[in-house]
Amino acid sequence: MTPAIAPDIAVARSHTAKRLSVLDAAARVFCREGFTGANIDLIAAEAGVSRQTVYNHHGDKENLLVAVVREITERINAGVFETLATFPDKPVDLELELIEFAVRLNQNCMCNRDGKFLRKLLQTEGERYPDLFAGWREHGPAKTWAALAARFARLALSGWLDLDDPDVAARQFLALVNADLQMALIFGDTVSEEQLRTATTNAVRCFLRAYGKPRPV
Amino acid sequence: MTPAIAPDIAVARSHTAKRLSVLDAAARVFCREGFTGANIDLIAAEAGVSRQTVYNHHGDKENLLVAVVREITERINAGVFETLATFPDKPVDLELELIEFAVRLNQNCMCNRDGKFLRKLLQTEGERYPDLFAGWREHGPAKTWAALAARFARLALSGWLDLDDPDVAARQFLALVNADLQMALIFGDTVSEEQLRTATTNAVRCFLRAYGKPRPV
DNA sequence: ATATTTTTAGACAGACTTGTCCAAATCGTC
DNA sequence: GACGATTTGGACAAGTCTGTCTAAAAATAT
Repeated sequence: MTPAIAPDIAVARSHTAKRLSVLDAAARVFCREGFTGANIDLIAAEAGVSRQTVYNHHGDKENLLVAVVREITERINAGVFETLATFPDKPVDLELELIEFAVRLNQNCMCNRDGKFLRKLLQTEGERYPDLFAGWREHGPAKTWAALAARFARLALSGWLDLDDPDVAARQFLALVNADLQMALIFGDTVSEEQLRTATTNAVRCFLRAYGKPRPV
Repeated sequence: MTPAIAPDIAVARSHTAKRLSVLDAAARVFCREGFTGANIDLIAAEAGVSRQTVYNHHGDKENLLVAVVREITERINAGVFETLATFPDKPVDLELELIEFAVRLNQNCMCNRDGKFLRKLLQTEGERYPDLFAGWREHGPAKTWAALAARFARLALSGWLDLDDPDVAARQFLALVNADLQMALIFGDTVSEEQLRTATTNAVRCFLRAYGKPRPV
């Protein structure tokens, strides 16, 4: 049994393990030091791997950055998609459920490690390597906004919200949700669960004051 | 006449001119390349000055970064203060005047060169040199928020707004005003006058839907 | 016109990086 | 135990960058 694939799998596993370890360390170091300041020796050391292995896996330093960005954007997109699926389409207590949803959004997409990495890499290398993030830029936020806008539009149809422009409302929702977290996000501070809850509560209350309607029958 | 001060003034002028030229070029290069990636030769060339002059004026590369950050934060603070003074304390048409105010805020503080530089430097070097921005962090946003909150509180007292927490409202106002500009700001794109106007209009409309009251007598 | 300060260009040592090469060691499979 | 692939540590050349030093040039004040 498992006549010819077992070796490949085993090899692939250790291979992949090291590959991921390198990507992980590279993400950390690139974010801390920036692309120019990142040191391949340091990345290798943090990955628990020899420098030659880094070169074996990814070739170039620039190539390594590309791989890191691809990895992170994929994970981020997956997280966003997954969280969007938990939107309260048929709410009972809209305020409460929107707060829960926004908390999830922040935890899974903005405040976690990947979110921090993407934000920082975007900021530090976005202008120098525009191609790197072109894909994310086009498919990432635009799709998120559109998906969220569609949900809000449906809530408006079922009488929960009073919206002029669902797209604008979606962007405003996201902006409000981050209003109290801006500083922490910029400085890389960790946000406590409680901070996140009150920030999100403030945001949803404001959003519903602007666009909410009394509970429909 | 001008017996003993004239020389000092003249020297100071050229001295200061070169000093500013260096700071300006350094700000550009630091923002483009990050601290580690910034090249003193390049800064000198962009400033139209010899490298030795850079060292004469600011000593260290790290020292130069400190000087740049100090310069920019001072200019930003001045701009914020100046713009806050134009807040519509006694509005006639609140929506219109808040929009005008928010447009000024964005143009003078967020979307101009200094705003872009501060944001980027903060993002790229904020974690590595926390002391650098400690002063700004403490006195910058906190003061802005407080000042804006005080204005909103006064509007609430005079019957224009219905606020629970003026501080939260102030942060939300700023967040809303930037909602549609996020992507452009991150990628360093220039925002057109028209983009800025519609973004700001959307923001103020939402803010007033949440917190506005019919015009008081 | 002269004296003083500032600026300039270039050379320089020391340190650090990247990317390559190679022989020895390690690992998992047959 | 033997085999093939992968990993390792170290050495290496080529390049870059910082910060210092020097003597000449330019600018400025008296």
